[in-house]
Amino acid sequence: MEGPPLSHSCELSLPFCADGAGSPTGAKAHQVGGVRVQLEMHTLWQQFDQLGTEMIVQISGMDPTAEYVLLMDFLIVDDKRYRYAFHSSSWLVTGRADVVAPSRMHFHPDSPACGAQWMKQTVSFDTLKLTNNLLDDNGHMILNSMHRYQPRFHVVYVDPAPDSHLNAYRNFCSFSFPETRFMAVTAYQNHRITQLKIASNPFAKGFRTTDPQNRVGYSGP
Amino acid sequence: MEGPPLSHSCELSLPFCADGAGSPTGAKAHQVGGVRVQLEMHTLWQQFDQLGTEMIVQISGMDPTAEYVLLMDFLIVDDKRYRYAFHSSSWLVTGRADVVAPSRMHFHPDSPACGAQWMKQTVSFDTLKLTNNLLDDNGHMILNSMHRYQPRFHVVYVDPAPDSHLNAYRNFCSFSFPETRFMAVTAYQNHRITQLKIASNPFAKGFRTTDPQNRVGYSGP
DNA sequence: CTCTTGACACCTAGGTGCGAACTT
DNA sequence: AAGTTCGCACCTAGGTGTCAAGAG
Repeated sequence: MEGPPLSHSCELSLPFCADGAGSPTGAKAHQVGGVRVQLEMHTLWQQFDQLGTEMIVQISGMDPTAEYVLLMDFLIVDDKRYRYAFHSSSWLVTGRADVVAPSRMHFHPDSPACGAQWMKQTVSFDTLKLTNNLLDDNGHMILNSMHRYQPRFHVVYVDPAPDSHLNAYRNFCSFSFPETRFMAVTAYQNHRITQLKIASNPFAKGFRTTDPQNRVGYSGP
Repeated sequence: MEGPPLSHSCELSLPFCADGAGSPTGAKAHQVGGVRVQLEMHTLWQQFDQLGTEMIVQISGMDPTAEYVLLMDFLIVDDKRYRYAFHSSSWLVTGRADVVAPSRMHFHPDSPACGAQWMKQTVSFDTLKLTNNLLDDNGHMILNSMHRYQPRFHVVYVDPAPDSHLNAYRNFCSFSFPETRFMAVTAYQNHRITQLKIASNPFAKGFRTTDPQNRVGYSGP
């Protein structure tokens, strides 16, 4: 019982988090050394993580004074393919991962933009969509169903220097939140994930029954 | 029968229109001398104008390479107050305009942003809302009902020069489209305006009857 | 009388999981 | 059996004019 059905949207938000400390090699604020990112809806993420899987991302925190590109990609967590055993309510390894091309990069549609622009409001990645169609031509992220993924977020400083390639190693910064790992599925497997989705997503209100609270924190068999 | 009910939204779109000619005093592309703006949905605007009134704006065209602020305001067209005579289907002057404070300026929420940012996609002013409430504290444009208005669009170059005030006179540019003038109302007066709205706005499909085409070009009494 | 307000039905647009039908 | 697809009912969110009721 993992994740959301493919073709789901992800959201990232990146309000500014002033933090100049930790900037390496005396880099200015408009580089990425001081950039901090933090996960939003942390408690909800933990609830999903405890059930063994998840789906949507929400982040916050950042630095800038110059131009940045924001992007996301998805890394496969291990070289395994899974299936769900309903009788034991657990995921089992069924073999090696299917082979696929490396993840596409999803540029935030406002990229590139200056730090002030990113900081002006919560940045949302709600245009990012997932698919299991290897031939997808809509620019969606292509994932393999029944494989486990880790979403990753990148901040890239657009260096105007003529020899910017010399600084490439320090002009970007990546963030991964372990609790956002999820199993890609085309239909929910874990009934508890389904219930937590229904309880926490307003668009699924139609499927709510009485006392949804009891089901949200549910930890029994 | 004029315009939309107050508290309606307006839209402006400003794709880039490359045009360096006409730039005065040898100004660079990042000033406003070469900025051009053109009205979108021109035919529809004309249809409304021929019926004597209107409502929503759609524009396109622009210049830039540096930072700009985009804004809108509303000018009262004349010093008159109107009322609609149903028997003659026409607007009559009923006296002098009511007094009010000058129009608020509505900054496009993405302002300030660089030209490339504005050009990246169609710029929309769909957050601009109208009201007749003089005490409005939602930042809406305050208009007097039964008065006639001309929407106006401004492009302001954010001059980084220390003596930028010396260039103020040439750092902005304003655009008005006569066919976008409208009568502010709290309820439609002119039945033909109502019908044209219903025929051309998808959100009003619920009020459409058979052959709406016949009513759109309607020019009888 | 002239004008304004607010509840309302009806749309657009699109995010949910459901469950039957389908493929392998 | 295991996994995938697609139409569906049900939501959120908010843009339309209508109409009855109200204010001045």
